[in-house]
Amino acid sequence: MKQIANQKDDTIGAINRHKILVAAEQEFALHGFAGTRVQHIADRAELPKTNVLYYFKSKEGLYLALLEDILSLWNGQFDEATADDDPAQVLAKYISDKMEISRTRPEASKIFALEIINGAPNLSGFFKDQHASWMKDRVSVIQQWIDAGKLTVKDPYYLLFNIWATCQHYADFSVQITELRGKPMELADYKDATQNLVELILVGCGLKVSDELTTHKTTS
Amino acid sequence: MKQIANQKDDTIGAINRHKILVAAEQEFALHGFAGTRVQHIADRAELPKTNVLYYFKSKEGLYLALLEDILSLWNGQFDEATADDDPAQVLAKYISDKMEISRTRPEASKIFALEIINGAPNLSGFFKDQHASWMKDRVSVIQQWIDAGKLTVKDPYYLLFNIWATCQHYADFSVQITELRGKPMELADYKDATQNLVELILVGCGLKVSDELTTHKTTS
DNA sequence: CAAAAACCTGACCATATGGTCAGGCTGTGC
DNA sequence: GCACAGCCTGACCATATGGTCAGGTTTTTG
Repeated sequence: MKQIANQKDDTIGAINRHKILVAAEQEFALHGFAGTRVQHIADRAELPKTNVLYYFKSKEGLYLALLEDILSLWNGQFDEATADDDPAQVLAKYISDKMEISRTRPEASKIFALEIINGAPNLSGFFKDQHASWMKDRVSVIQQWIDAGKLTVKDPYYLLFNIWATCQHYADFSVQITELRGKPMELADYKDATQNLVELILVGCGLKVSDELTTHKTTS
Repeated sequence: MKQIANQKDDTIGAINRHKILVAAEQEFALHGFAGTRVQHIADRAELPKTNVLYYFKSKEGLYLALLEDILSLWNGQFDEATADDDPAQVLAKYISDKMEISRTRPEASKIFALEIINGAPNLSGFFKDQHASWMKDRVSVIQQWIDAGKLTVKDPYYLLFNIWATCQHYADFSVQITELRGKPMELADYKDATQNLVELILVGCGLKVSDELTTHKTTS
């Protein structure tokens, strides 16, 4: 079962808040902030509109609460790697983690994408700072790998951008992908896509691909 | 100067239509369809709102006209390549063409992205069919390269998805990229990014990268 | 130069939508 | 069993916004 907020307790309030967030994620992903109707969120959550406004003071309040939830997804990956670690292992893991998010939380990815495309009007300075600082650290690690001759790629920034781009594409552009493939991406397809992508990136960086790297947890 | 519609003549109508389309592209890219105000488009085009509605029957009509313009950008690239061509050459050209679009027409890319993320509610069946048929052809060519052992990559679909993803990312996520780099992407940065990307993809596909491939027209 | 066509726009309107509020319900601790 | 806090909601409203329209001006055309 999907789990958006940390469902601390089972009070009626917590349950309803959770139902609303789940519904809101669908609606916002599909229609953007401006295009989303509070009424539709309420319908999807099977609650009266007024009740939605009772828990979240306003449409914007609800959106911000949801966004915060989503941003927390971006944490906890690739964070602890150091220059001593094996780049092939670390990058393969990072890519498959990102692909796993695209598979299991496509709406979250879409909402984040919409937010960025529209100029990130709701991303707090705090998040931006935190993100920038994370980036600086990761770039530094990758740069050390490059300096050590472990990667043939030239610029850490572009490498990270390219990884994000490819992984998120499977969530954000799922409609186009389904249309062109003629069928939606199943679990097995994601496994293939991930393996293909890991190989493309690693080989493209001048790394060796060992078999174990392409095997990863894909539990739902 | 930017050129959206084929500015056939210089009648006042054509000029105004053009001004409106340029303004609309900015607004729709920044706020999405639902979030865009006709009044804002008018302000940006320095025309009264009523005048905008005079040329385009409705907000939706304007949006559809703009979308058609944008879709035409997607044509004419990589189209005529055959299995006999050199994959390295063809792919390098395709990637740098796509990057060039991201650099020069970022708003167009964003509007397309918004459209797809939201489930492509306005893309005509005609466009989808045309796109699917283009895809089928291109996949077939790439598959022949794979069968001939020219590419080590396994699946043509994923290769194309990955190329699109990376190229479009530079337009769609420009805000994030600027934020993290601390400065916007200049022409020279695009040149670097393109070269990095071409190498990553080609090497990742098991192709050789010759110097001439990484040199491309970047005229504004 | 006249008539037709294209262009222009201020005043106005119908409607959708986010949000308020007053009053009622429910369940839990004491 | 009552007080109190959290929960609930139908009725209502202010406002923003896409769009209309009638009447005007300018440009083109024969």
